[in-house]
Amino acid sequence: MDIQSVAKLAGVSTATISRVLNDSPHVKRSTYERVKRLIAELNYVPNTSARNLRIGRSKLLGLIVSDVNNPFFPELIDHFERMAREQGIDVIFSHTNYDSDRLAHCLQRMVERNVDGVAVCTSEMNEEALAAAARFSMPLVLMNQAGPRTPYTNIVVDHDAGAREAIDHLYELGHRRIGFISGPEEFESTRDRKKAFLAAMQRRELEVRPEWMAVGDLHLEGGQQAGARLLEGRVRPTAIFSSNDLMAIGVMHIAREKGLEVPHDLSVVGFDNLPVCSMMTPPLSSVDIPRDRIAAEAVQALLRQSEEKNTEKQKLAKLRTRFVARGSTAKPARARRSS
Amino acid sequence: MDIQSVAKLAGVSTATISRVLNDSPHVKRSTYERVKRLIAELNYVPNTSARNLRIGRSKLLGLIVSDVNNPFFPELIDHFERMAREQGIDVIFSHTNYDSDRLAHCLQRMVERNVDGVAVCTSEMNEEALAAAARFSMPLVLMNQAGPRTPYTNIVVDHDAGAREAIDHLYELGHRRIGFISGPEEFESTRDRKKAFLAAMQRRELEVRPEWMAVGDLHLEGGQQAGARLLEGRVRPTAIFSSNDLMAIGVMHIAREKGLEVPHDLSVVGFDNLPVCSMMTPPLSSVDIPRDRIAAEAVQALLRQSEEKNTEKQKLAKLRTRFVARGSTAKPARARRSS
DNA sequence: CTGAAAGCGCTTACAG
DNA sequence: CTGAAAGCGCTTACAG
Repeated sequence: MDIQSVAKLAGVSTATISRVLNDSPHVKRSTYERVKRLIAELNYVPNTSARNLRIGRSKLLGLIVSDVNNPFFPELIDHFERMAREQGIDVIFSHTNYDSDRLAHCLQRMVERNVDGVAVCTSEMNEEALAAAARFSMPLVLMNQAGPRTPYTNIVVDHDAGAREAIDHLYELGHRRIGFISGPEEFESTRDRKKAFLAAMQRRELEVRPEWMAVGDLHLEGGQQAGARLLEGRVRPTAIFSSNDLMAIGVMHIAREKGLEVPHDLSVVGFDNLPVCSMMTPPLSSVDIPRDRIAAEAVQALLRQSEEKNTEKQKLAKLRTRFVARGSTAKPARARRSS
Repeated sequence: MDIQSVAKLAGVSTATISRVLNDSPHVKRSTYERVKRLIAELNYVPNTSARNLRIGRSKLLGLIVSDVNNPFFPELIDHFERMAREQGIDVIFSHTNYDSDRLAHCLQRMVERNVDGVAVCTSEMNEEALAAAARFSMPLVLMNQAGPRTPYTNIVVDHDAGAREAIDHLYELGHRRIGFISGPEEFESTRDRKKAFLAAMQRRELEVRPEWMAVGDLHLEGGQQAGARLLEGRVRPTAIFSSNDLMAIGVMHIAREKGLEVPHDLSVVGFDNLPVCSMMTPPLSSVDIPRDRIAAEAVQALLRQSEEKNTEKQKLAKLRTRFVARGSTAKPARARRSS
């Protein structure tokens, strides 16, 4: 069933069918309704490839992330797809598995599909591949990833407010010895979170001891190792703030191993506010990253660029984080046992 | 840059360019290489819409799930996309948010996109929408969802082996009083898991008391409530087997609230083996559902149907589950405290 | 308000 | 091994 057959059966030209399909205002009311009914009766579905070939757009947005299994992403994907759908746009989804060659591949295929834009949220980067895609004047948006110097539109998160709220929360509970686990220095977001932590500590005039600072690999194991290091000192922190949830969970594991009870012997705070936070026993307090806003801004920016045929970098406001208190933080009641 | 321009620059016809693009064997070696080089130089990327319009296929597979945020799905999506990519196929992803009207919508859009097939993994169903899609002779595969009576190809999981291994594991640890939390009776998979549990219990000649059985909503909260009920009896179970991980986690929460330590006061076993299992403290023992195999079979079945233009139901072997022991199960050491 | 016709960028049967 | 040409199913500027 194609537009030809419908036209023949309706006794009009394909142009009219097309106009009805696209809700053009220049169709007589009665014709419109008659055709509409016929289309429904015939179960006719227009061919998107033909349509896209003709109009030169695909009504398709690409979304590339490092890893669906990383629990940071599903919510992002969810909201991205939801936003796109509301605009009648489908989403082609792909992941790189942290391989920058695969990022190049993914981008290439997005170009072939003639997508109206691509949002990228990966920890690995491939400037060359991005540049290649940009050369096809494909709208491109990065999400919370690259440094501020990137030539592409970038959705950035301001980590300050959340970290400040977290430190204030711990401070008010009575914590003075607060440890911190950061991620690898090469990530912009890692540096940013560390800066946010330091600023919040300074604001409260809290001491930042080198032996209360550690670096982890952003995974659970790294959190275990870093946590072990922080807890082996003579004077140990009564609370540990981790720059992501996975490592905070690692800290909970190592605490349990060492016979420390969270939160009474040790308070733990994460960063990201993954869904898993509320599943932990006790539930993990964490700094929320507004993944819904990130997705919304990305879709909007992409569509704007695509409609205005303007793939220049857009300057967007930073998104704010916010602290969510749960069961993993409490007064440092049995802190005395800790030295 | 289109195939015309490339042809002109190469001094050949578009047919030859097309043949090179598609690695046709009927091109002289030297021509092939010259054109290949030129294509690379020009950064020419063929237009997929035009290609698909011509060949009548889209090289696109649809994937519809209920909810990306449900941690069961990411791994499935991951493997599905990986398998498809290996065949040079992209994946359009969509989710229904447990709304069967949205399932209809999603399927409709897949038809419009002219996808080569759709895999559906949702708890809600919409027979009418599936039938409508099937009428367009669109290959359709259900994943681990509908009953055996469905007219569509269905990837089914056999829950027996995993449940048997789990019960055997508990039995060998010394557990005799084993409680069970099932999901809502209307789900095929729920009934199947319960049957697997009962068979495994009977095999070991273990007593199944009504007060050790409960029904939950498959979410964490339902697990808490069901767990609370199982633990309030005079003679309480020393181990609880939940028919999904989320409810098992709920049991861990309620145990903690009641001052019971997992695993010493209560062993807990889940079903699904979500990534979150290994994050819990203690890590949750669980029955693994082979999500990678489900995805692989789905992609294969879809491509087979699509190539053979045969959208008839395929009879596939059931996939096997397997028990994974972790820290949430141990000897019922302090079981005496429990009566 | 409607139609005839061109054309989007490919692929492929046919002919040579 | 290669090319001329038809055609996939739409949309749209143009003419009426």
